[in-house]
Amino acid sequence: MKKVKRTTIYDIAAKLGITASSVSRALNNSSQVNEKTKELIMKTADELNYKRNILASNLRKGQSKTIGVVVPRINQNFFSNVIAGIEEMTYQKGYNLIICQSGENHDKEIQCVNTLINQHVDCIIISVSADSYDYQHLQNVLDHGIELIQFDRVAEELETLKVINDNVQASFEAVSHLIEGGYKRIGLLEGPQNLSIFKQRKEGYLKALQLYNVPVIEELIVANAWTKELGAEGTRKLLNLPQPPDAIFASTSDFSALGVLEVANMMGIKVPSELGICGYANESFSEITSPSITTIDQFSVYMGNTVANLFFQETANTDTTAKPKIISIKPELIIRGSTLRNGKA
Amino acid sequence: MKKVKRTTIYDIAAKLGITASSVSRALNNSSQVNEKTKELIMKTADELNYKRNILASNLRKGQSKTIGVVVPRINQNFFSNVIAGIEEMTYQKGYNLIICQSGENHDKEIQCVNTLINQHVDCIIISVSADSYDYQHLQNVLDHGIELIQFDRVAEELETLKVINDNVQASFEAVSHLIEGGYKRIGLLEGPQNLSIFKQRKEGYLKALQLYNVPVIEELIVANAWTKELGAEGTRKLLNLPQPPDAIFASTSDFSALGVLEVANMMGIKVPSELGICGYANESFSEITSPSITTIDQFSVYMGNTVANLFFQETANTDTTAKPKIISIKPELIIRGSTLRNGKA
DNA sequence: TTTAAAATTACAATCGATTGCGTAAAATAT
DNA sequence: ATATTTTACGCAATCGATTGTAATTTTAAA
Repeated sequence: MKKVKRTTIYDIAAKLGITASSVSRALNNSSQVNEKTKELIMKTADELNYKRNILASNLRKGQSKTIGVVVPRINQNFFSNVIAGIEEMTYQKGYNLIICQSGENHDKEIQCVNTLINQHVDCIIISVSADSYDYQHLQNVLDHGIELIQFDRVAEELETLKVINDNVQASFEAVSHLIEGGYKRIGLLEGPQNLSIFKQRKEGYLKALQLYNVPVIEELIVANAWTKELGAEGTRKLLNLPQPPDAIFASTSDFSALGVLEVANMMGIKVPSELGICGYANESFSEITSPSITTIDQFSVYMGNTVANLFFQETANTDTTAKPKIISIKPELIIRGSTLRNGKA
Repeated sequence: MKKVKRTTIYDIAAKLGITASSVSRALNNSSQVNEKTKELIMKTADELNYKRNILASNLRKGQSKTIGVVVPRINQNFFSNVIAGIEEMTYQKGYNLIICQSGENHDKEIQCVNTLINQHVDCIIISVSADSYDYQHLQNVLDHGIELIQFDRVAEELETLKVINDNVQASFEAVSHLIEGGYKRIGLLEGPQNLSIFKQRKEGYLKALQLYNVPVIEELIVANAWTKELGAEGTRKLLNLPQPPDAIFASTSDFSALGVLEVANMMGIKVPSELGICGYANESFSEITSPSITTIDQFSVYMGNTVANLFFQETANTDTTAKPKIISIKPELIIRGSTLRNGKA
């Protein structure tokens, strides 16, 4: 591709025998320039196919009008939805989005964040990777005066803006639903407990058991079962216990719930009559398995909207004394076939 | 967020009593600067937490090291996979990705493209929206000397780099598979014919019928059935015909195939014995419906890799006489339960 | 018509990094 | 010790847009 000399405000100015500053002002619709010349400038800009060089503009203005997003995986339903939601809002405001994926890897996450700092983005939106153990790189973002917003998977100890799901409440409702449905021995597939979201989901599980006076049975809790395969493995272990569970809450994701379902099918265990299953995240497939899987919808696109709006509010807000906001979105329990036995809810 | 004055090469220079130019050269590892001072500069840069201002750098160098991507929807499996694939490659090379979604809307697509031109991106990667009718905006990209790569949904008349699927071949294989399985009246759910991908899929369908001497029956071809709902609607129409089809090729997507499956279930028509179903795109859910849906895998992540690599090759390539490359990826037919009757393939 | 006020436009510095060119200092050769 | 080549660094222009201030023109008031 040959490089084309692109027209600048100087080209326009030269053509009209005026100064670049007037051109700049005209293009920014300043009141300091005469209507007629303004029109003239606009017309010639158009004729010369002028496009403002954002690099120069932003350099001068000391901003980038760019927001960086770091997620574990772009092509994961939840995250791609959140990103879509962010994009909707930022696009309207003329902001650009730089997307990075950390691949659930701490080092790559650090790299991504540093790249974004280099880019002088105005804000970094991040959902930390599963194996992140320290948060020096995030502190570094703040030290550079860059707005930092965490969503979903957040480092709680860091005082930043956060948009989270009320995982405790959602899990509580899910497990309550199971108990009310008559399930008595409820297994839990839990995720890496260094991620607060998984800790919270466990908390909700325990809370529900406690409220209904259901004893907590340690052997029904399987650690680190957060993929379909690990979920299946954990399920096999659970169902082979002398006293197997009669329901499993796959708190990590619908993928692990799917693993549960497949193992149950393979072992000839009927869902939901002999085993209730509840997943998390309302992945599109959860609706079309048979039976369909009860799950929790996180309103992911809306979450993206919220994150973006939070940034815009914050930049508009000059009050620096305000504490960092935390917005909690209440997820919704979607009750489906996998937990509906005897036709009762 | 209070603005922090960020350290520049001048700060480093001042601290060391040297010139900014030396600092710049040192940071770029130029051989023109003494090893010792280079080390010293590096150390101070680190101490002062210096991050290069990419805006300034790129402005000076006349490049942006940024690639723009425009897709109809970010949160659609195929596209998010392609984007993930693009990101993998571009990240390695230190390029940034700006992602936009056109929302299947021609005007928004034009806006997106213009925004990216404004950004002075080095390359625009696009999959055009369904209702795009003219391509002036894409021509405009080329006129600005910006590399343009189209993928999947491409405007054929535009001479640009393209990465496509061999839709004809894939559809041909899918329909051949149906015919060989003994299906005799094969319905087609087709997509908007202004998109070449859908035209090609129809072409493959017709080609297979012709090869096997199966007559083409116009009433078995349903136009514009490219969502789950439209697919369901079309299916209802087809199955209520005096002579209904015994198989349906949902060439638009697995979503419409899912619509077919649901209607069949509702009408008590057995799949695959009474009705064969083939979808397109290998969405994750296609594997877990019952029966699972035969479909076509497009290697979407790989497609993203290919697109990105094509860009890097092209920029490395100084030969301007070469014709724009078109890379065709051969999709793979994934045979599953929905087309396997009597246990025969 | 003169003068003050208001509206336009020009000038020049600035944002931060890069780079061609020039020169001083150091290293090597004579 | 002097001449020549290298090496290392400084100077200053540049990328394109923005903006405070100064200069000029226009308009309105006296």
